[in-house]
Amino acid sequence: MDYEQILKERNLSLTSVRLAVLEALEQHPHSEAGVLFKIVHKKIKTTSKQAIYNNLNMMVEHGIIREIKPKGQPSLYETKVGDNHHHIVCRSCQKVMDTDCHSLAPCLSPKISHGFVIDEAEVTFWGTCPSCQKSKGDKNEQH
Amino acid sequence: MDYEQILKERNLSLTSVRLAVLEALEQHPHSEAGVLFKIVHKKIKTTSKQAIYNNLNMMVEHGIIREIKPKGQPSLYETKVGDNHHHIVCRSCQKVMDTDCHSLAPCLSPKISHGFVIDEAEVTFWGTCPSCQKSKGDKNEQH
DNA sequence: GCAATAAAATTGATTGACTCAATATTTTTA
DNA sequence: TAAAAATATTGAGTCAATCAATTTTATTGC
Repeated sequence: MDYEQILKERNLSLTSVRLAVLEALEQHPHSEAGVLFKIVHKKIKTTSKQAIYNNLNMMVEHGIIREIKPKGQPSLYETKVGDNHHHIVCRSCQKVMDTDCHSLAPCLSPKISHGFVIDEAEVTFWGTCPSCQKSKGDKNEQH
Repeated sequence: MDYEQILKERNLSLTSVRLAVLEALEQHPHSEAGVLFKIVHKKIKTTSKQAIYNNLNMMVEHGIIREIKPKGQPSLYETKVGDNHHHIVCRSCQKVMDTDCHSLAPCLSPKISHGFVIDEAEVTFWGTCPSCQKSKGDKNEQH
């Protein structure tokens, strides 16, 4: 994706750190700030963790990236936005995968809205990923 | 609810702190640990925050209570469990309300499960609550 | 292009939720 | 009611994330 254009469209400064964060995030979706810092740091040796946090927060506010926060993990970020996709998280290894919702409408219309004006449905599916299913099976076989 | 019985059924010790946490949580759903500590502390002056955390974590593991973690807030807890209900969070004031899902099945069957075995669908609706809609309107009128 | 201005990056301190570990106390079991 | 097990208390410590002051970088107007 052309992130330079995306930033320009919103009158946001084009900085090396900002572009490096977006590039890192595109290559490593569902990354936390610390991981992104390490990746960006390889390219830009003078960068700081604070710059990563500032940019992530700012770009979330502008809808350029999305933040998810599964229980027990720090905030994770992704460049995939605007498609109302959801996430599957593994209870064992915390791996996160994207998934489209089977049916969009029900997720956007809660039965009782209590007068709230709803603008987003955030869905997290919890379960066990293939490799953790396998290792669990291995454990049982060891008995 | 008879929490003494719920705890006994699971062979968990009946302690004053534990029962006070459950009572506080029933009266104040979607509370965070710090708030629960304050409530319990009024009744049991010698209690500690650590005891609150230990009990919350332990009871979440045993399925007696449920933990939710909306973005930008610490973990919240509730005694309403086992009914797969969802939550609406206000973007302005962070208020949390319960809601039943309009249609349960789609929420439990993501289109692409990537081989995961899904056991829970956690849904958070984001929006603006009635009173924040109102105060937003007030602001606009002041112009 | 280059100075002036605005925005972002760096640095270091600080917050706040939460955990860890050692000791004391309470609860349960025999 | 004594022994064993579970829980509570205390204080230190961790880690993600934020705040604030200064320096650097990017943008704008000439």
